[in-house]
Amino acid sequence: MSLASRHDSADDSPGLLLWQVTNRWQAAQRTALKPFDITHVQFVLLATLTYLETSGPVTQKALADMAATDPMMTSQVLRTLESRDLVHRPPHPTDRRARAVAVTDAGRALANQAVVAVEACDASFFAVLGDSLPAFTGTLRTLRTRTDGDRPG
Amino acid sequence: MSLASRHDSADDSPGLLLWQVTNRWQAAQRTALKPFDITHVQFVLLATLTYLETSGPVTQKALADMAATDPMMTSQVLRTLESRDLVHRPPHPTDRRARAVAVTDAGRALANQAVVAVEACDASFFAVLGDSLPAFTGTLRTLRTRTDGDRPG
DNA sequence: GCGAGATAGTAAGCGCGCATACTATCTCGC
DNA sequence: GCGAGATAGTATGCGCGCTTACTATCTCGC
Repeated sequence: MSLASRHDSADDSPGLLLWQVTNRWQAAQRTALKPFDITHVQFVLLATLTYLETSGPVTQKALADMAATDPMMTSQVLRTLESRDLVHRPPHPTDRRARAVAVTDAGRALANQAVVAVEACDASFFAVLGDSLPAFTGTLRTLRTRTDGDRPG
Repeated sequence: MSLASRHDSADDSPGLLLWQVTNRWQAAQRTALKPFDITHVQFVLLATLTYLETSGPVTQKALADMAATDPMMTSQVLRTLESRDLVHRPPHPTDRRARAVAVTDAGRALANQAVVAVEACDASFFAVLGDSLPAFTGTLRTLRTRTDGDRPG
């Protein structure tokens, strides 16, 4: 069985489609966030942190777990955000290994503005699905849950 | 409206789900392709090229269009594949700007082995969807088609 | 206490994905 | 021919996503 039989126009498998659609979604997010000069990941961490920090000190690991991002990448992105004074990372009050990440006033303001653009972008991107959006979201949730076993629990 | 209202467990929007599921799919692909020591993108280009080259000389641009990959990235990945003797890139016979990319025997052999692992990986990843896989694929295709306007046509 | 293992974070490096800028060549109007 | 614009490809740089290796600190059994 050769490779050729798999292709009609280089876009058959659900995995390839998933990849291509996600690339386009990220491009849309990039466009929407351009006025704020932050990336999609930077926005997600900023927004998640804004939500999390209402209930006490947040470590980088806790933030990475909540946002489902890689801890190493999270560390790097937070340092980038810190260099722009959107977050600060003082020592954690009780764990000297950790840092208590917190969003600054500027970071909170930027996040609250950016979230409007991001939600509009998302709504526009998925508008074509209409009533089938909930089913699509449910399917994605199933896929994410099903493959949770890969993660360190 | 604050950011906090958007979150139940940092995973509400379809876009975020899409992103997370794609990351997990890529991780699965990475694992499946590890024995062959190539990445997902390298495999896709190799497989697409294997399919395309049966009908004449293939430029890097044509390959990038077919695989829906970025031309700059495609150029870089092809040079990586060339350094491993999986493809070669002689001058194009009629267009002196271009190269006639072709897969080597080693590249073709590797692709034909890897495609089995990739297909098994895909089948396993999406197995949980059962009968709803066609609907999911159709939805993805809709999203990709709907956002085609962003691309240079 | 105290030593072994677990955990939070950093450092360095690789490949993808994209943006900008550039060279070389092709194409088309004249 | 020949000059203007389009096109194929490369170079450079940045941020994501992950891997491996490392330090500092915490936790738990003894």
